Amino acid sequence: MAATTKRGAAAPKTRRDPEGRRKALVQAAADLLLEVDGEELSHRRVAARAGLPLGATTYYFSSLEELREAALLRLTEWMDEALASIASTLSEADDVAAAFAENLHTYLNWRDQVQIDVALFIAAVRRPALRPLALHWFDGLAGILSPHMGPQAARAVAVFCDGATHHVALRDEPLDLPTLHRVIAALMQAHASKTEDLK
Amino acid sequence: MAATTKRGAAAPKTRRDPEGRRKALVQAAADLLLEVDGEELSHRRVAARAGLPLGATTYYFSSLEELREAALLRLTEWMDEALASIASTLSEADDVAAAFAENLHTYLNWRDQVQIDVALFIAAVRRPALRPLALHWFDGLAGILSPHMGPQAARAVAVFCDGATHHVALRDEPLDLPTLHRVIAALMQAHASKTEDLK
Amino acid sequence: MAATTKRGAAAPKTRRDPEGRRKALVQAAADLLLEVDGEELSHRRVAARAGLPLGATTYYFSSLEELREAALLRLTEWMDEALASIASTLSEADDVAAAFAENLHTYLNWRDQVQIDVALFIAAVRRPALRPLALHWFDGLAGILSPHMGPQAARAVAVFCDGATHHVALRDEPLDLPTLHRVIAALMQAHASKTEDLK
Amino acid sequence: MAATTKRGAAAPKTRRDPEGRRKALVQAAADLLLEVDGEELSHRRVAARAGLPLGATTYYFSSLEELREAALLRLTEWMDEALASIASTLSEADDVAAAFAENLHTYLNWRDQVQIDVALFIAAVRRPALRPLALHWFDGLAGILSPHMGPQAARAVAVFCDGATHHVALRDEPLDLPTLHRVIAALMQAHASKTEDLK
DNA sequence: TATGAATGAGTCTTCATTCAT
DNA sequence: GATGAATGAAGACTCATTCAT
Repeated sequence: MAATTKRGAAAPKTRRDPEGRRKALVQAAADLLLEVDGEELSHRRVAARAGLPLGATTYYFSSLEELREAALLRLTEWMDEALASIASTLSEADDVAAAFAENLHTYLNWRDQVQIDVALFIAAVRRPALRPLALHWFDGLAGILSPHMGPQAARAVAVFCDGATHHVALRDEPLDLPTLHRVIAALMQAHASKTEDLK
Repeated sequence: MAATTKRGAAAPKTRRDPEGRRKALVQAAADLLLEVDGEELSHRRVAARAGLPLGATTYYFSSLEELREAALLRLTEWMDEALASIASTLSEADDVAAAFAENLHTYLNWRDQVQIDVALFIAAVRRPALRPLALHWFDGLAGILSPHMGPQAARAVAVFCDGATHHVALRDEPLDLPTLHRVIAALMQAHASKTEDLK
Repeated sequence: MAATTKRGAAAPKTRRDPEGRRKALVQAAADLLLEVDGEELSHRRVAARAGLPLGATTYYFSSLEELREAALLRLTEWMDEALASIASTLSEADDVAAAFAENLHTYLNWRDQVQIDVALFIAAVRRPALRPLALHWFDGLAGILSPHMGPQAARAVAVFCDGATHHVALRDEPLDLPTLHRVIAALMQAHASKTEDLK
Repeated sequence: MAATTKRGAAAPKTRRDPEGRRKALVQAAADLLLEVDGEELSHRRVAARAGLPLGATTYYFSSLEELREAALLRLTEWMDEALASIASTLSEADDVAAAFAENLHTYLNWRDQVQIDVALFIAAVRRPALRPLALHWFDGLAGILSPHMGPQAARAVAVFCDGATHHVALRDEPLDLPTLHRVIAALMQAHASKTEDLK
């Protein structure tokens, strides 16, 4: 997955390759955003990380904010890959709860994924304009789960996933697989039978 | 609750009132931290918000980081009040799931509470030293729930709460009460009967 | 010798002992001046070092400059002790050159003495008003040597001593005793017989 | 010699002349360092002296320390010119002692040269990393004298020169030429015949 | 008499952005 | 099309000094 291939090794940035340079900058900015000791983004830092001249950052992006946005967008693309992978797994699974729990467990142990989620969340909280980007993951996940358990359960599970993700960002040790399985199964079941349950 | 009393209206800042000034600064910093379009904390911003001269910020706090920490600590105190209130509600409740769902629902609709949680989370993600502060809420919540549903369920519910909190921070409209109730009940039940359930 | 007795152990600074406090401040400032990694003097640093409240520094000295001056004066007092000791040694010596060389050699290996000289020099170079203080050592030394070798030789030897002192401040390893002896003897002899020598 | 050409008259500082601006800054810093009533170096002071905006100082030098070092290096270059001049004088002289005394006398009457020496010394005393710079003069001088009088005498003479230099920095009136001559001759002779002398 | 509170000026430094080339 | 030069605003922080108490 892109997020993990030797970051810092900037994209092809030969002169006269506007597209490549643009990408290299976005990549560099995205990498910076994932850095745990997250220094704030700055033109200089991005340029240095991308191995490109300072001027390039303002040449390709009219403001730092625009660059940040592009970087966050890049992050959502990485998440899309993860989502796609989850979707295909689920569609072939007999036991959706078990399959998804497994996926989630893997995901939570993957530092990059967690950092992406966190980076998007942080950026979005303080910048309302970026909220759609951060909700991309949530909506995507709910969308994938929905066919397997209905919209309500999907939403509940997605909320739980967010909680688990942010939890591991602070705790380092994620919830264990059995717990994840149990929770997901319970949430699915609860919504499957909700009419009877709560009457 | 303090967090909601006219923010920006600085505390008593009469000259020669060290205690009051210190508090005013902490208050101002805390307020700033809760601001949705949160600019980063800065001496200047805190001073301006507190209606105090710039020098006061460095006179009372030897570094901005120290001031930030004091502000975050202040935030956790507000959370403690919320936790205490939840604890007392639960201890008197017949139906714990229902009672807690109600509490949670109220909480999620209370913008300040949500912002406090978010502010603590953001601060802690980038500053490992502050993680204990951010986990205060999680651990406190789990601690309160535990007697009523066992540690496992408590943990699962707390994780879900975090998810729901961060979700509303981006979505504005929180999960509805019935959903919350259903989820909590399901999580409690799942862990109550886990031995049979997953065999 | 005062300069070496546990510095930092401030003088008796019980309240209601103005003299003691004044001294403690001067002492602390003098110590600070000798510190190799010479941070600049500041009210706060002096107060901290003396274990006295900040206000005391401005209460007893109307400006930092005045405090600095007092500290430098204190330094010259330490030098006076050294001068007195040298004087008495020389007055009892058969071979003045040998005796003084010995003294000088000891002196150059005594870090504090060297630092005092350097501190006075630095202070005086940039502050003409303080030059008399820095010349105190030079004049004192020349005065002591004069009776033994005449004013001209005394002056030459004193100049050489300054050179040797500043040299060791940068080099750490001072000139060896035989060299010192040879130089001093030569300078004495040269001036003793100057009429014949240079005709 | 550069050091004496109208100081304060900044170098060519036309916009878009990086080389010129860099030089102007170094020059300004060097000038400031030589100022008798030397205030500490500061970005603002250097910029003002160079007639350049504040930002220029940090644009060309990543830290004040780096700027200081560049300025001190500049100073050593001036000293090198003096050293070269001395070397060539000596190599053509019949009477080395007389020739060098003459040189030294001229040097001591040249305020800038003295100030350079002092500035290097002061900088080096508090900043061990800069000691090589300050020793440049001493080692250079000893190196030049060595062929004419042997390493030991050269060292002794160089030490004496340092003393004389620092002496004049505080006294304004330097040692007179005859004295210098006598001292140098004596030092040369003492080391020439040291084996017999000290037996 | 003593002292901690108070603050504005000034310290170094970073940086977004503009612009000449 | 590209980029390094350029700079003023702002960042955190230190501090001499004043002053109320």
